Amino acid sequence: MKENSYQQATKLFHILSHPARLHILDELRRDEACVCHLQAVLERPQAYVSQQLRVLREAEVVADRKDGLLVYYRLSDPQITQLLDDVLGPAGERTGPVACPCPKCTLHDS
Amino acid sequence: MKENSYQQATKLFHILSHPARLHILDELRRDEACVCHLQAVLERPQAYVSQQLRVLREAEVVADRKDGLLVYYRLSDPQITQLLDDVLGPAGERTGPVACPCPKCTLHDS
DNA sequence: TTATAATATGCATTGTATTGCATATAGTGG
DNA sequence: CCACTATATGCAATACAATGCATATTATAA
Repeated sequence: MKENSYQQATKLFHILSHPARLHILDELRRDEACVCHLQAVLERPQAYVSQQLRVLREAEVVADRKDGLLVYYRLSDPQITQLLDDVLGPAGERTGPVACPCPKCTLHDS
Repeated sequence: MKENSYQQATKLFHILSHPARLHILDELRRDEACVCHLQAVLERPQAYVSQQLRVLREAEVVADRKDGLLVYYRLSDPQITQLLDDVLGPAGERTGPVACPCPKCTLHDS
């Protein structure tokens, strides 16, 4: 039934209709990133970022990978990339260093 | 500023995160349609359909054209078509006749 | 095993969208 | 001008999501 695909699409769009979540996804579109990185980029409390990540994770819009204490998030589906490209244009370059202590960021920022 | 484009995209996604509105847009993707047609397809009260159309209209996702008593709606931007294609797949064919009194429908259904 | 850093979860409050329904407006024909 | 049809609007009740904050969990190292 078609009603069902409307329901599904509705859920997806709902997940995307949130500025902080879009910001996160826009970051992840460039490269996977740990929570501390996203926290630095969004300039929001850690708990807030984690909550948004949970929403994204439960909707299977992002996937996560644990490495020691850090958790790296990435986009889980090319469809999401497509949608982001449609509304935000192609992904830009990463701009400037980020105050994030994780090895990945530290490497880039040196 | 990028925050701004997140805000914009958020608004658009919010408009799309609604099953009845998606159903309407899916119909319009095939062809423009009058309110009575959408009313018949959605099987919802006229006032309900009009309310959703208002949301879509105010967001400039659809445009309208008046012809006598009837008002025909259509998608106003190819970007919307693109997004619908991304999540719903390509537009299907119109299925079967619809109990709608407007000339356009009456013609098709004969 | 304790201290600490990174991340996750639970919950209460507030804000905002959805829906139903009554009613208003705008064309058309007599 | 009046009745009728198609469409639009206003408003109140309800439901739902967003946010902030306190606290829990997990991993690491000393």
